[in-house]
Amino acid sequence: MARVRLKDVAQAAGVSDATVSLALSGSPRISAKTRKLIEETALRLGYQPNAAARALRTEATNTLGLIIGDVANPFFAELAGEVERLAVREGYSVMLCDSDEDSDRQDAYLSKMLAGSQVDAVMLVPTAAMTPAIRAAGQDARRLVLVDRPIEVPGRGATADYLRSLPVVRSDPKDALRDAATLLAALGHRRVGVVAPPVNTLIGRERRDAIHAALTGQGIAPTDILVEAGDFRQGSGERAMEKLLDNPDRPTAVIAGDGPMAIGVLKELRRAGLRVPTDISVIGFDDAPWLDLFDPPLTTIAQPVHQLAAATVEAILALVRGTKLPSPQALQPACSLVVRSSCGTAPDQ
Amino acid sequence: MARVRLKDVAQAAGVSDATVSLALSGSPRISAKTRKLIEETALRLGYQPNAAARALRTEATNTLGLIIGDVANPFFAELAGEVERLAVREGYSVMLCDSDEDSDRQDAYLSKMLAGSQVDAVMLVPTAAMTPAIRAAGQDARRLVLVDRPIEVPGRGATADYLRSLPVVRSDPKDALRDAATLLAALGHRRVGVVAPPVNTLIGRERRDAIHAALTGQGIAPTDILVEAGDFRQGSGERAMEKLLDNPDRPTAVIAGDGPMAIGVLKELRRAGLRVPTDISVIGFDDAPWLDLFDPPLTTIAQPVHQLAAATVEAILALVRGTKLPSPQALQPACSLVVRSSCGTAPDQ
DNA sequence: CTGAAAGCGCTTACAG
DNA sequence: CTGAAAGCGCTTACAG
Repeated sequence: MARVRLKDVAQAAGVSDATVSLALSGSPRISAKTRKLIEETALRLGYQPNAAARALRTEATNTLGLIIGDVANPFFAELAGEVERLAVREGYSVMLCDSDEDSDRQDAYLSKMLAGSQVDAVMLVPTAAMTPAIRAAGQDARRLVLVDRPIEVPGRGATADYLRSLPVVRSDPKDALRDAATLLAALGHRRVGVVAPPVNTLIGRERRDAIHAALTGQGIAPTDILVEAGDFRQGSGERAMEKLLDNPDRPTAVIAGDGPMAIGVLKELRRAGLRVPTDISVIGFDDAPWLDLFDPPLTTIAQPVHQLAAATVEAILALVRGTKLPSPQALQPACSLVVRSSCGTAPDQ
Repeated sequence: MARVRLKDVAQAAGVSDATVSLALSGSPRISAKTRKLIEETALRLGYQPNAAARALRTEATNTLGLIIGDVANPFFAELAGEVERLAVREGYSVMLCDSDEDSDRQDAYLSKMLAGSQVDAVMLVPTAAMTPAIRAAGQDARRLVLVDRPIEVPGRGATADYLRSLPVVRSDPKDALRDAATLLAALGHRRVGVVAPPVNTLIGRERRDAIHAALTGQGIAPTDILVEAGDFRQGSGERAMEKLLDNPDRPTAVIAGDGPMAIGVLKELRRAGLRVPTDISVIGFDDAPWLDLFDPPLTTIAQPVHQLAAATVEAILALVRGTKLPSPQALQPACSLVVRSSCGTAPDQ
């Protein structure tokens, strides 16, 4: 059976195409009687508007793009699920892309979706700093919201200004970090390892600075904060932890920069035969329903996934509809420290 | 800056629209020289074809739909990631939807995507049995591949026949289940609990039958196999385990039907104060990088996610391109038992 | 309150 | 080897 088009509905209802279009879009110009007839006919024939035709005509696709770094990371998976759910509630579909933390793949997606008019706007978790496709999006004043990681926009001019004006949605770990540092200090830890996001990214530097501030705020010396950079993936967490352990005066506690790296840290510790928290304390990043089944249950800095998703969708719809952006606070919901059992008293050196 | 259209490229290159279209699609009718000129011009202007216009004209969107039950389930998240990666390699985008295990939501997505020509075909993890939108897809001979869960197609006629002819991609747990039953029997377990998928679904019954067969094959009496149905979610795993524990003669081992339900089982056990595997042995379903960090590391039936994703993409592209479907074996790759430490000797009753 | 007509940006027979 | 023209299925001024 062929697809039923608007024309078929019009014919069956004995009215013109325009009337059907107007009626189905709820225009007040159509009489209640005609509208009812048309709605029933459309339902009976199983009419579903052709998305391509509508998009071509209206220049709006009613679909949003979402580019994340790694779907296998439960944080992104959960975020994507929430974003999708909220977007659908507003009448939008979402096209999900996984950049696999690769700038080139990210750029390919970005230009295909944006310049090719596949979507109305995109929500992007940038892999790193500025890239050609992000710059191009700025040049064409495309709709973009940055999620989870801010980027550094170098230079001046309209493009840079535009890019800098784009909303950035991400969690604020400051309070949670303060709580984490307080916990660690109270437990007697004086030397802390940090498995940080890439140091050549803004987020990497920010995160590192925030951790530094929290730790030094608790009287820990800057020289006693050992930072190893990872790349957001599990393997890098293992390697970073390995390096931290190589240190002659190794840390008695570690803070991981994201979920997969925390897993990597834990795996490396197990491989090295160290017990958590007896030999070393660990604080992870991102929460998950299974973290309390870990041995030991993992203390972690939980991101407010739901609020992040809500702010992201709100921000992108504001861009698309030209309405007001969420407040700066809404764009940056706070993380919280979930205390379980992976932190213990610092072992005597 | 306005979007650059095909017309702009044509004008800049001094040729007609048709020539540009032909050249960029690699038609041999265009001379090498003209093609080169056009390609350079397109690149210089940053031309990206408008997806909607192309879709309207060609009736092909080059995007595929993927409807899963729950992105927060790491198995689906990983599967979605792999599917997307493979699809992109073949020139397709994927639109991801989360039915949240709700038939109505699933149906809304299905008809919007399929009837509305948003995608060329959809990969569907059905929430349950037949639904109106699936039937409609069968009536219109829409392209569909079923993933992870088969459905029962009742009745006769062209629609039913068509639906029954659609490819179904899912893993075969038989061998892994046999290994699991052997392991349990060798450990002295004679009474086994099963937290199964919904019993009113085909997959639920199949899974239960397969477990029965494996267990009885090891000499366990059918009356010693206690089945409690869940709904694929963590909460149902907790409730099912609770019921299993209520049994006066409770099982000494449990097999969970999917990842979230396995988490639920473990949580309920912990709440009940039972130690794994001393008091009770547990076998989960689906693998994840963090399962060996559990207390105790979880023995599980691992699905071949990569092969599943590959078969799914291959099958859907075969449908779209009209080429040959993967072989039945490829559509049903085998699961394997990953032995860790959650199974131990059966406690004396 | 409703209809006829134009046009969104492509692709593809059809001419030449 | 290249161009002029039609048309995919909608929406939206413009008439009436």
